[in-house]
Amino acid sequence: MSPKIIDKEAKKAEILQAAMQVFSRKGVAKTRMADIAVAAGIGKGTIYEYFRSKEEIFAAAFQQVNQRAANLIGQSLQTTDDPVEQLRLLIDVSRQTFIEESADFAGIMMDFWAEGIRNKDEKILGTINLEQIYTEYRSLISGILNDGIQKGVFRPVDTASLAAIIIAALDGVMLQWIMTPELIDMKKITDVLIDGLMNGIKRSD
Amino acid sequence: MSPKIIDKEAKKAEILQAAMQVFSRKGVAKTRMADIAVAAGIGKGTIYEYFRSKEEIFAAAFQQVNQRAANLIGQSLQTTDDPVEQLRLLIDVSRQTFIEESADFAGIMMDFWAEGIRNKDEKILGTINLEQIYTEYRSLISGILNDGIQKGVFRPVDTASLAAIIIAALDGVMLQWIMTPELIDMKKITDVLIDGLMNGIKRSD
Amino acid sequence: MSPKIIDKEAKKAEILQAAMQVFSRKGVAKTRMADIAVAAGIGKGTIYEYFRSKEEIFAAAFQQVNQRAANLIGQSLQTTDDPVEQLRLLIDVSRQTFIEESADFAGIMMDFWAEGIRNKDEKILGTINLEQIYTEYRSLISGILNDGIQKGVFRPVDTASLAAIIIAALDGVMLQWIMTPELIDMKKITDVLIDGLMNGIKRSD
Amino acid sequence: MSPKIIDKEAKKAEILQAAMQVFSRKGVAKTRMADIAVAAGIGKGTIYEYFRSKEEIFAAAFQQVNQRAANLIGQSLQTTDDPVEQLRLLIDVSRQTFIEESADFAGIMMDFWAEGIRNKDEKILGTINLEQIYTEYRSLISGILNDGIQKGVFRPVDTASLAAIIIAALDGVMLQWIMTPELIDMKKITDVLIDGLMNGIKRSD
DNA sequence: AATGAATGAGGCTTCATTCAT
DNA sequence: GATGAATGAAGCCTCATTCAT
Repeated sequence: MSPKIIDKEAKKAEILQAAMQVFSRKGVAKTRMADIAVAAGIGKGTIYEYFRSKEEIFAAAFQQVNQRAANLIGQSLQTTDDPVEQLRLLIDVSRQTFIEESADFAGIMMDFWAEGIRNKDEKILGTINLEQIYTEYRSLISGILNDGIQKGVFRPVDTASLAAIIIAALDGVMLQWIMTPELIDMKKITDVLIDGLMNGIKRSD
Repeated sequence: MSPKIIDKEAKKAEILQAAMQVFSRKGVAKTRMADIAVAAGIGKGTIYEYFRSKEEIFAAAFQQVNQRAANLIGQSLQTTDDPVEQLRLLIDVSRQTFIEESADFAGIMMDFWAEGIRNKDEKILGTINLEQIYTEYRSLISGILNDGIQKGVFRPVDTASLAAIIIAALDGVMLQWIMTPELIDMKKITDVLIDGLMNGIKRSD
Repeated sequence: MSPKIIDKEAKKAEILQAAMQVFSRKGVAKTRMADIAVAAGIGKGTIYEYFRSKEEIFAAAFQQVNQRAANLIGQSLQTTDDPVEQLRLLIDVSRQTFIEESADFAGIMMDFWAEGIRNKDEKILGTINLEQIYTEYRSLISGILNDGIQKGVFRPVDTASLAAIIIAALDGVMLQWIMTPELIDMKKITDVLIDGLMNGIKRSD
Repeated sequence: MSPKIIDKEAKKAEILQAAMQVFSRKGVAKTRMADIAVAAGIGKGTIYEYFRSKEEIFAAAFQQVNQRAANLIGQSLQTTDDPVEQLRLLIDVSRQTFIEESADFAGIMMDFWAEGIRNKDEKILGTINLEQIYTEYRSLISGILNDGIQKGVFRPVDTASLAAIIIAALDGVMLQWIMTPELIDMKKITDVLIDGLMNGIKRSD
């Protein structure tokens, strides 16, 4: 708790923040350490006082985004027991966290995905392990769905598959929003998603 | 129309094919021209007889994938007038085209997306223009939905938003399948997607 | 035997030659890849077509010098069976090989020694293993000495130690010659060494 | 003469001591200022309160080793007038000083030599001047030899050359001992050196 | 047309040195 | 005086691209 530690951590966070913005704007591959340094308002060499390599910065960014999202989602789900409401919340919080709030570095998600996919085989799972993250995410959602089915509010659907689809839809929406934010009204879309999800699109007649 | 031209085109296609496989496996950024040459079984310099640069190869790959998908989807939709059936077909063909058939280079989609997103601002090559592609794709789907609503088979939903969601779900499913193919049964999932889309998950009581 | 292989090997040798001259003049640590490139009259990147790293160049230089010396010494010893003569030859050939002929890169020996010493613990023995080289060298000399003792031409001395000393003297002479070539008449000194070695300096009275 | 000055000198000596150990272990080129700071148990910046640069530390180390050796040899030679005994002493003291006692930083000699050799041309600092040191060393030994010849205890040999050889043998022995200390019994070897030097190896018949 | 040897711009990273605290 | 965070020059190496064969 010495002031130095606080400073160090704060500065590390600052650099990470700057790096994420540059990553988001230029893509990880085309981001130069010099870009990060400029964005952080420090010297090139200073980065290496806080991160061992460019890759480590990338991993840290990955961790941070996922940690943050997981925390927020986890918290929000504890505010109610109603599966319908939980599903709404999960979708809403995901939207807010991943997308609207994090607008600045949403673009970085592409590189997370790209790298996470490739890392599957080769690299250290510890740092960038999308598989685990998505598995947990799916469990969370299928849990809600199962709960809802048991409570009789949901039809008996294939919860595992539907969980995957819901995540897919969210990721996909984000993807489109990243590409064409001006064409995608996130709030409206997620509302429609929730409505569609609940009621389907076919006339129930 | 001389045989040489045919040869040239054939060889260009071969190189492109090889490039896409390497792109998919290693990612565009980490793919070396040498890798492509080896994969194509030719010399490094020969690539430049057919493509002006690495970027051009990438753009060509992008074009090819999208062209192919658009053609297949367009064709399949002409086989029926039933909006429900068209929606099914669109989802099914997308699954097959983008995913199952193209398993080998599905990974490349990540880079298409990533690059497509970034290109938005910097250099609108006209070659990699995701915005346009997705806009067309959305039009296609919302057309089906509007048609369905008009014909009374669909509830009056926000078709623009729902079109976006359907695309989102498809992209997202592909994303997850790329990440964890062993956990995602594409056929089942798209079936559930279609079912969920049509009927919703809530008990209609 | 294709011309390409010959060219490649020849060019590799050229680069090695250039590198050794620069190593000798500036020391390995202060030698820049750019220096080697200039000395070899090629581009910086071209070096990497033939060597994987600066360290590999250094190892190759090491190998070459030792291989060459070992060959020459081995050959010369086969020209006679007389231990006295063999000892003379060994000293003479060592002088010529290591020193006079190789004047240009004698300075590099310092770095061989320095690196060889340090490598003892840490690194791959395969490339720079002074221990083995000197052990073999000692065996060779003590073999001659033992032979001479058995044949009655040498006093019964501690051959292992004397072998070490002879090598030491040769290395040390080289060391001094490297430092002050103008003060050291190599031929005279090795003659005195041989004479001193044979007869001692004390008056035999 | 204030206590502070004494402290300063003491601390400077401590740092030098630490530096020499690290130099010996890792080699000068690969020694980082940070390594020295850690070894000395001080902050990196503190080193610069006592030395202007890394090079200055190296020069100081060089000076210290040579000064110390020169003093010890000079002292020991004054204990007798017998040239034979003086030669024995010189060899013994050299062995003890340079080698056994200084085991820890014997490795640094390599860098002294290497740097000393290179400095010859480029920058005669006056600090690292091997030429002068060896010239004095040779004078000392040839003086003993001449004295011995004059006194009739040595055969009339080429004293200048033999002096060079003796130094060479000592340096070379040290070199080998640095490389393979477990194979070299320094005491035995220098004894054999003295014996061989005095009596030669040939049977005097 | 095909090749691959050659190239050098440019990237990441290291580390001696400075300087504010 | 002591410190270590900050710095940027400089090094090694990669790789897209060129071009002589």
